[in-house]
Amino acid sequence: MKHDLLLSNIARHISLDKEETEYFISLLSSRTLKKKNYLLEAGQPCTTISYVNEGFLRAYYRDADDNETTIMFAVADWWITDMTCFVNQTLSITSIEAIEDTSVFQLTKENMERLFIKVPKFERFFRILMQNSYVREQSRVLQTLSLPAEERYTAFLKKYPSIAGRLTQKQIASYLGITPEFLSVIRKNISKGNVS
Amino acid sequence: MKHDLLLSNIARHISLDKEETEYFISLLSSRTLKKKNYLLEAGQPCTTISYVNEGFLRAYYRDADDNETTIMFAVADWWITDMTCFVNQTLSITSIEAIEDTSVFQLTKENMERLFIKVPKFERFFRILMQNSYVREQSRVLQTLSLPAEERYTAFLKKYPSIAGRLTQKQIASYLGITPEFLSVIRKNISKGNVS
DNA sequence: CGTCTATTTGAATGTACTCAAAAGCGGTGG
DNA sequence: CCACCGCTTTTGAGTACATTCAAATAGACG
Repeated sequence: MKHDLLLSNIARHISLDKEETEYFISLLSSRTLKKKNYLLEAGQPCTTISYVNEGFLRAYYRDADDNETTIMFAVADWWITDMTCFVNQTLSITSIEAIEDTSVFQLTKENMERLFIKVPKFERFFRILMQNSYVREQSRVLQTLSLPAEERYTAFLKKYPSIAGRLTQKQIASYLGITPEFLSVIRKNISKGNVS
Repeated sequence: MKHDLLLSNIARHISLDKEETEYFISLLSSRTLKKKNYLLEAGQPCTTISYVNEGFLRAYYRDADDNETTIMFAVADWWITDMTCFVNQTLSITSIEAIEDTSVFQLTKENMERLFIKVPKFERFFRILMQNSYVREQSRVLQTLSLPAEERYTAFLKKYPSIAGRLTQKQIASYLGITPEFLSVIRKNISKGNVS
């Protein structure tokens, strides 16, 4: 019931029997967040990886001048953590906030290792997850380096049409690496150009 | 002998017995490339992932206006492929050229799947490899979006000091997403600032 | 209704690019 | 070994893209 979405996410890559499924679920904890609350704050240790069951999260980095850069968004059926901190067991440099009321299932690093020992198939699952994440980030690097802001914006709208509608322009701008003022100008230019 | 460097790379994450090692090696093929030759050209299918035993490779994307963006460099002990194309079995959009005489060991996608079936430990190995690649790319996205070109350049020198010395400024510029002319200006500014 | 934040607009500025020309450097053939 | 060729690097002028700052407007939420 409660874990249906998560289990179908996993079933896309590996098959679990009843016992494995139950063991996996026993390692999870649930957490709910009201809008504007934090799943993780910069400076804290990041001991878990989270699966979004419902809601909307944003991971961002805030630099010394208070400029925010959005690292990723996560809607339902997405996995999210500060991977750098999760892997290296360091303190987080990013924050993850709920931009809508959200519920997640969390797996700690320790439980993940237990899971790998008891159900090695999960190595495959997370390999595929990491592989897809790598491909996504690499294509984002390429776009960021080779496309001007306007094309990055239209590419973003095209790639994530449903996500874009749930974001403010400020949030989109911080993901594209531009100022909200400039995104406003871009949108004006686009709407001018599109008048037929 | 021949595979020592590769086997020690793998041994950093998983332990193999003699039989597993031999099976793994039996799945590999070798390839050598003279400087300026291509491991992979845009438009070709990318069926293998390569481990650099010796030499220096550069993966890049060339856009419609002939601008090149360097996706990654790979020196000895690094793995490289066009991961997008390797995973999705599509035609490559990137090219990989040897910028020094290079020798690699290659694993095809089919052999990789055989390896996963016969020696599931390799799922773990590649999970860790993908995970590290993801972390690296994500931090590159963050730097690209939040730092000006001069700071990206100094960060690059600091992170990869030995690699930087083997590259032309044009190659570094294409990795940083700036023009060679502008990198030249940046270097002049830095050397002025550093006069004591 | 009032307050707070997001968005728009514009002027001034800064960062990075384009184009062009000159200088430097490395490799190759005679 | 030297001379030449092609490519890289430097330099500069002009331009384009994007930011900063400020102020006005619009929206969202209690």
